[in-house]
Amino acid sequence: MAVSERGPRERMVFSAAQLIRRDGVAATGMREVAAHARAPRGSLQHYFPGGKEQLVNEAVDWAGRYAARRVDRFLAALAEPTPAGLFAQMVRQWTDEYEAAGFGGGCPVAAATVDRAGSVASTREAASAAFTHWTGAVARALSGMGVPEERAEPLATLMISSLEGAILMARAERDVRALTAVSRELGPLLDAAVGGTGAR
Amino acid sequence: MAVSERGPRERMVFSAAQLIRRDGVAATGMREVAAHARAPRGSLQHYFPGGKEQLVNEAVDWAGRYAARRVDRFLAALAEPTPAGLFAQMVRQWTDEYEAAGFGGGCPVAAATVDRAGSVASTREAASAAFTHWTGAVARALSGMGVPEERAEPLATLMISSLEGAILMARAERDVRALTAVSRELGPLLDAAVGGTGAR
DNA sequence: CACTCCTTATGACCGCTGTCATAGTAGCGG
DNA sequence: CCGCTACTATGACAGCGGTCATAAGGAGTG
Repeated sequence: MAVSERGPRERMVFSAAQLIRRDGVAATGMREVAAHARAPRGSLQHYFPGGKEQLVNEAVDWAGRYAARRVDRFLAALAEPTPAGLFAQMVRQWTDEYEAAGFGGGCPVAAATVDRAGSVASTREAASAAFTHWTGAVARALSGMGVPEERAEPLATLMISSLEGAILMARAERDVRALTAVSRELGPLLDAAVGGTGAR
Repeated sequence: MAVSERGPRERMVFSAAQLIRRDGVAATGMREVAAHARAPRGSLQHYFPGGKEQLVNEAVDWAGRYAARRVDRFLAALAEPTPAGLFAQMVRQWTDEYEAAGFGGGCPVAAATVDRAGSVASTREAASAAFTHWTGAVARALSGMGVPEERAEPLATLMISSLEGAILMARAERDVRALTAVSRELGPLLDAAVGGTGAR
C-alpha cells in the first residue's frame, strides 16, 4: 500500500486505480488523483496529455497486470497446487481486505466497465485487455495443474466471473458471505477437472 | 421496452434504471431521466423529493423485483425444470439482448453498487436488498427442483455471481463468450446438486 | 365562481470538473 | 552564462448537474 518510492507518474496511475475502485470512474476527479498521489497538479497535463481517458486506461491496464501477477504469485506459494486452492487464494485476497479494511473498494476493471464501456471505446478496450490478461494467467495455471487445454480457458472465465460477481454482492451486503459461498461451491468442480479428458 | 401506459412516476423509475444500466449512476442526469421518460422536469421534484438518491434507490429496487420476477417466469416456462436449465435461461436473456441490441447495457444493481456503495448508504442497502430478492427467488426455485435446503442459497449466490461477472466481461469484450462459458461450465455442477444430501 | 390539491414550468444558483493557456523553476550539457 | 528540456504552478473558462424558489395550470368539489 506504500505509495512512495516510485515516480510521480506511476504514483498517479496507482492512485487513480485506487480511487476508481472505491468511487467509480465518473466520481473520481483528476485533481483528486493528483492530491492522493501527492503529485503536483501540473504534472497531470504533462504526463497524461490524453487527459482523463488516458489516465483511466492506464489505471485499468495496471490493474489487469496486477491481477495476473497475483495469480502467478498465488500459484508459486501453493505447496501442492490445485485449482480449488488457487481459487481459494484469489477469493481470500478479497475477504482479507474486506475484513481488515472494510468494504470500501471493488475491482477497478469492473468499475471502468460499468462507467465507461458504453461511452469511451478505448477504455472498454483497456478493460477487455485486462480481463484477457487475467484470464490468461489463470488458464495457464490451470493447464499447469493438469486441466485439459480446452477446459482451462472456460474454467478460468468462470472463476473470474464468479469472483467479480461475488465482489459486487459482498460490497452491497457488506458481508463476505457471497465470496466464501462461491469459493466453497466452485472448489469441487474445479478440482474435478484435473486430469480428466475434455468431457464436461 | 414500451414505456407508455404507466404513470409518469413509474416511467421515470423505469427510465432511470435503463439509463443507469447503460451509463452508470454518476453519468445519468436527472434532466436526462425526465426526458427519456417523456415526463415533465418539474415532476422530478414532485415525485422524488428525496432527490437523485431516492430515484436511484427506487430504480435499483425495481430492478431487483424485476429480476426475481423473471426467475419465477423462467421456472414456469421450463417443461422439465432443472437447475442447469434455469441458469441457461437466465444467461440466455443476456446473450439474446446483446446479440439483438448490442452491448450497451449492464445490470443496474451492479452499476449502483460500483458507483454508490461506498458513498451513499441508502443506495448500498437498496442494492443489497435487490440481491437478496433475486437470490431468494433463485434459491426457492432450486429447492423446488430437489436441491437440498442448505445448498440452495449458496448455489443461488454462485449462479448470480457468475452471471454478474460474465455480464461485465461480455460488455468489456463485446462478446458473449464469457456468458456461454459460465452457462456451459456451471450446468453440470448445478444439476449434480439435485436430490443429493447436503454433501459438497 | 371560489377553493383546494395535485401536478408542471422555469429560471436561477452554486459547486464541481476536465481542459487549456501561460508562465515559471530546476537541472544540465556546452 | 546560454539554451534547452523536463517538470511544476496557477488561474481561467466553459459546461454541466442537482437542487431550490417561486409561480403557474388544471381538474375536481362545494
